[in-house]
Amino acid sequence: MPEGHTIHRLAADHTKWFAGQKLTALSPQGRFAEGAKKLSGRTLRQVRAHGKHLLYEWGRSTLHIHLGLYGKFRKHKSPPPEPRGAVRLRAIGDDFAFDLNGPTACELLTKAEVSKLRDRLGDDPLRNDADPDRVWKKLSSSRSAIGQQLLNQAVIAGVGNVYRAEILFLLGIHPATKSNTLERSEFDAMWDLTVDLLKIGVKHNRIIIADPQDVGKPRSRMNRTERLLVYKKSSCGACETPIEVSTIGARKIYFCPACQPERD
DNA sequence: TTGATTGTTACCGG
DNA sequence: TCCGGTAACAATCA
Repeated sequence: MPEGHTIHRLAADHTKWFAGQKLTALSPQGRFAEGAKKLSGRTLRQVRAHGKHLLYEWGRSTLHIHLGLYGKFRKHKSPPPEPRGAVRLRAIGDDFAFDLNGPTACELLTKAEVSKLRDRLGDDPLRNDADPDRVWKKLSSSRSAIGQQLLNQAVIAGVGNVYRAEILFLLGIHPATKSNTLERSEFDAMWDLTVDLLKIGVKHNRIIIADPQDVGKPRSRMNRTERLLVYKKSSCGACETPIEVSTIGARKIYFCPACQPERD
């Protein structure tokens, strides 16, 4: 479900709703009981995001949450209703509460563990401390496909399967292109585009690639691909060539063979 | 009921 | 060391 835009939006929202408050933390299903006990009654200072990782600075502890493919927060008004499903963590604030279901990570980290996490993550285009030169160095010294590297969180943190397809389409780059064959100018365009798209995603809490004028008003909130250009599309909006699907990095990649020609 | 999924890690072999 | 492939795990919905 979430790419970097969702995570940064969550960090901002949770900071807004809960920072400065002493929260009641519970683990209704008992799977995070000990950690929740430690957090309960402590003040949440701030929630930060790095790539797809959330770091809750909570009292003197840092709570690390990664939603994985299925993780979900549900927001409630305080007091919250009965928990739905396997709630791993429930936090109750003055006005709002949240439930967390299905994360791949929900754990308290020491300072050392937090910096270890930081060290294994690449630069995050949404963070002020991001350094595109470091990303360029990694890309230009790797022979693996750019479609693979865009999903590699150790290289660039926050891009997921939808953004990688859309970014490569907008730049006209075939996903199998070896990343060390890219020109620096192509990388610069890729970085700038990624920053722009992710920022739009944070603002609207949704991945938006296509210009609204080209697509018209959204017909239904259910149609998730309406603002996309290639991801899960059957034909290219620019040239009508059938969109191809292959697998790179164990995930499906969608691309237009005409607009994104293979290189030598 | 089945299959797919906006993710990640560990492990193995070349 | 680098790189690709595979399995495992999570929860929800069409």
